[in-house]
Amino acid sequence: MTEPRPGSRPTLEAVAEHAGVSRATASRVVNGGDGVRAHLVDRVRTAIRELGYVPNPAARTLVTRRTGAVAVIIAEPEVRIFSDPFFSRQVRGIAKELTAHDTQLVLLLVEHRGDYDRIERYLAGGHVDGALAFSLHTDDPLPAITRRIGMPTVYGGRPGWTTGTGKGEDEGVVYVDADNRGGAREAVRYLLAQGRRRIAHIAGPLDQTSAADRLSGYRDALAAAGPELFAEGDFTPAGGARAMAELLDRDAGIDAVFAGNDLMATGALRVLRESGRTVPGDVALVGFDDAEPVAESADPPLTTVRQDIEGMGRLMARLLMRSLNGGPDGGRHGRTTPDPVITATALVRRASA
Amino acid sequence: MTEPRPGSRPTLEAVAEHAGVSRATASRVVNGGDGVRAHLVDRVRTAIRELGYVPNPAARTLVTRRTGAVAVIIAEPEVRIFSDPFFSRQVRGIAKELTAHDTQLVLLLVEHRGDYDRIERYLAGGHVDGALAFSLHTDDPLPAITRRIGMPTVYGGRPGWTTGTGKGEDEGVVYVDADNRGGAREAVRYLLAQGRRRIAHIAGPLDQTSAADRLSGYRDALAAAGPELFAEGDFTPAGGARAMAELLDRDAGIDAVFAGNDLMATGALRVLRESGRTVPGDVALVGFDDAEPVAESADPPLTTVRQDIEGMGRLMARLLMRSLNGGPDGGRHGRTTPDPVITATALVRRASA
DNA sequence: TTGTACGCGTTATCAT
DNA sequence: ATGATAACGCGTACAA
Repeated sequence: MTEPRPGSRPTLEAVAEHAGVSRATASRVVNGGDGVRAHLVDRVRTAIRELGYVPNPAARTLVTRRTGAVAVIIAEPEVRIFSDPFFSRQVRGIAKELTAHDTQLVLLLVEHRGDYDRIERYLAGGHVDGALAFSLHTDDPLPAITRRIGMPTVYGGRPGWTTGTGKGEDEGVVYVDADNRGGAREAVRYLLAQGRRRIAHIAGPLDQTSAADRLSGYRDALAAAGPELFAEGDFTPAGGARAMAELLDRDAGIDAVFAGNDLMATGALRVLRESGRTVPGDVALVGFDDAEPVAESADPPLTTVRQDIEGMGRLMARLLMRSLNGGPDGGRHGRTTPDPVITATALVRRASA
Repeated sequence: MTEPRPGSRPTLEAVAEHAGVSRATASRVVNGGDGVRAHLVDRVRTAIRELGYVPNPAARTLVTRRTGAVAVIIAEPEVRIFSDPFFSRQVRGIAKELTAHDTQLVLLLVEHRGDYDRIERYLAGGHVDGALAFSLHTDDPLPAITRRIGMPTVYGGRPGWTTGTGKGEDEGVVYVDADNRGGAREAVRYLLAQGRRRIAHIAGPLDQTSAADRLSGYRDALAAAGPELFAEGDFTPAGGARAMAELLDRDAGIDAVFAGNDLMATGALRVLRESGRTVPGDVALVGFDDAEPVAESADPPLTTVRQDIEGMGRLMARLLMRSLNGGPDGGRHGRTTPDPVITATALVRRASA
């Protein structure tokens, strides 16, 4: 048993010598061992074990030009990152999928506008092979950056500058999003089916596509059934409360509310109760997200539109890996850019509507 | 203006040539430019700009043996990661501090016991310079790993195998923790000062030091004032509800509850209300964490013990950077291992007690 | 102050 | 199937 010298780690060279082969052969064994006679493979493998050899990723990256890491870029104001488990779940989905592909996750948090310089330097530096980015606003500088330096990128949530049609500006933009419009439509139709007639909507910040798309779905469903009535919130409980108060002010006869997310729904819930109304007796309430534990532990528990957040994360990572590895044909066409993916939502019936 | 050839990036060599200096000089300028004549510095700087040069981190790592990245290891069961904003906040604090030190954050999520092999390979591979790890349980394999491969590590929360005395087994273990015991003591003393006499405690999982330390604080404060009465929860609303029900079962005369965290407090709140009791009228309730938005948006808003979670994250990162950079003396003693740090807590008075 | 030259550990090309 | 050997891009003794 050769003890590895403390401080300096054994190199491939050392392994080769220990196994009595050339460095080239040792390298081949480390990378799968194709085309190496079986007994040599064994010799090298035991040498690796005995020496405790671990490949040096920097040396490997230097020559292969691949890092085995991708960046996850989160550019969301504090308030949402903290109060919304959305990100944790999506990141978890991403992490699982990346792990399955032996790829590391480098987290890049964007606080200020000026941070984008740092991000650009980092991406341009070749620290990572690709990027995953979340919920971009219309004027976000990130797409220009990733395009300029040619970094394969998959977006979480439809980016603000796209139309959702898949044509024109959208060309080649890869993203994963929930069916916000369809889910909202289903929620409002459900309220209509319950006999509700004055259905208001508390929208999220309309510069976010998720909020805009949910508003669209609300309008789709309401089109024939009555005049629209909505106020803009900010995806927080406080914002939901403000919007709810405003709506009641504008129309005291509201008998149902579709909130753009569960957090705003809880704020609305409080205001409704304070106004003396019962839920769902006087006013039915539906949220969006099925956020843990908010939706279930609300009083009453929220009826809401669930989206498979973790699944969306996995999907984002999978699409990126596919781009990086050149698609299912094994890379014959070089890098592939898959189409956007819209994942299904499902209405979860609880007590609030 | 020389356009950089698409596909292959300019190297330091190219910059040197463009500026009419040697590669060594160009390298010096890239790394601060000490000891290089001013006009040469300028020449190199413009060359860098004109060529769009960005250093290759792999090449740099290969020779310096530093990666400029640290691992953040989170080994917590799903339930808590999702429902508790604790991690997001702490990670955010870490991210801020690391950014200030031009250091990247590699996120390592541990799902299964078997994942530790992967983690060990990763850490041993030299992908990162150091590690930050969270809330280890008593039998966590991570400390053995980091010790075996000599990876500088700072823990978030007192690790389970330490005693908190700083002696013996604790020797050289660096961690950052809130003053859980002191905070709990203050909470219970506050309840006593309010005239409460039958004060129960809903503890977290006692294999976590934060839960155990808060229980100790509860006992400290109660010692003289009455018999102890506690049940173990799991840091979730559902667990808090179960514990509360059990406590009421054991003693219907409870007039105050100190919950081990805010999420359990909300569960307790629900059970108290369902039992016909008012809060804080019949039963006063104090939580722990000052979790956003749970504590503030509870009904009534929770009186709770605040800990500066983001600050703890920053502190963890700072301690690690200090170890890596060899301490304030500039590294003359090689790597330094600072002492553990206990951060202060503060009682936040709201409506529940 | 500046330049020369070597080495970091690996993969890939080309002989053999 | 295996082995020399040339990159990969950079930092840094050491020399000048």
